[in-house]
Amino acid sequence: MAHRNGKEERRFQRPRASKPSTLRESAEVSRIAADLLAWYDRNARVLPWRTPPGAGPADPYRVWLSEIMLQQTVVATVKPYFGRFTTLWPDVVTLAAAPREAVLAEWAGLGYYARARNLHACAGVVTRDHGGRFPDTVEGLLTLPGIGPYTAAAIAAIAFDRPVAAIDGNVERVMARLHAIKTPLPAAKPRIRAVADAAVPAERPGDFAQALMDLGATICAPKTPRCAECPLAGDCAGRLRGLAATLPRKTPKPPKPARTSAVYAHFRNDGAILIETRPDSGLLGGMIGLPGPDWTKHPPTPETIAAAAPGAADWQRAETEARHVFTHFSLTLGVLVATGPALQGRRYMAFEAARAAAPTVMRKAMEIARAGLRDGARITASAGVKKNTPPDEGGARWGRAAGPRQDFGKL
DNA sequence: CACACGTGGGT
DNA sequence: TACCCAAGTGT
Repeated sequence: MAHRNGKEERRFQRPRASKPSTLRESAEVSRIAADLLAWYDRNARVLPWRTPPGAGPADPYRVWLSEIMLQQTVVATVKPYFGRFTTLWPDVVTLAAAPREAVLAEWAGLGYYARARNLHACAGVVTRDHGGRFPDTVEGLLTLPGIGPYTAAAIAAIAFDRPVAAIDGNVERVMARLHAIKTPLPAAKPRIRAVADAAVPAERPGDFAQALMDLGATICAPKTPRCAECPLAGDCAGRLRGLAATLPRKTPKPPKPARTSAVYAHFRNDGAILIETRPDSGLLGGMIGLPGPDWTKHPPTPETIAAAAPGAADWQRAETEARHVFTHFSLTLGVLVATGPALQGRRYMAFEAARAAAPTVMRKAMEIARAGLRDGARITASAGVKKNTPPDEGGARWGRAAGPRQDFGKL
């Protein structure tokens, strides 16, 4: 068993013995790089956007797509999305030609939706301005939307074999431990940059970049590093000083505020649900959602809620609220439900299609609305919407906590 | 530099 | 349960 996290990762077979030993003898290559590449030859994870160790660069389109999806997102979450995207759009030209809303709908659930907007924009630029080929330098890649310093370096190294350091959270952690850097992040970034740059080998820089990430993901883990299995343990100052698990140090994060609001779920008689497209910028930009008042610190008043109604109907308040935690705040949404003929000037979408295309918080609200509908607008919890649910905060509630459910019957 | 920007899984 | 965290970018 290679890992204790329960998921046995598959490995590329066929270790390559000659390359690492050759590298080890080269004065150009650090012992760190040589040891790490030797480890990678035996332990590289098999991923759909990768080539086996030593096999050379992978398809730049697939490298780019995977790197965008992997921003702040774990491999297991990305895999099914990557599969669907590459089936639908096998190359950058195809992706550029796709309707933006189709791309956003396919991205739904992955989070950080600016990535999807930039992805589509980037595909357009590469197709129209670069003949459908990605720039092969860091500087060139950096000009593209959604590609920052990390991603530019990662694509340059992995897809074009450029000897550059791709510094992400994994690399920061590995370097902080390797060199026992006790300065907290982000202040330590310049020093980490320096040691990471110095570690990049002239040969197999793409494999080196991926090896560092695999090491960070499987061995040099954030909480409990498995130093006993680490190919760099002998050179790790953090381990030698008993500091590995405590590095890198970070400045503490401020607490998350709570916000509260409501959403309207109107079901047309055929079961379709009323949706709207959110403004293109900001939270959940460009994604579909349910209408409702702004999300505020204090619960909206009945008047504010009424003013945000998409139309007149017998609105019933579902008993369950939709709860969701974003990066910088937690949210509680009351769900108002009604059924009837189409409301004037509003857009409807088949329920299943709407749920599929909606961001997670809106999926939760839709599920609750449908469950309420099924049980006559007074139901309890709906199954399958438990994830990412914040604690029951003592205050900041409206409706029952403020009194009877009076004002929501007829709006 | 600080903050906005999602989500799901691990501990 | 509550908090941490993950292959960051844009402003």
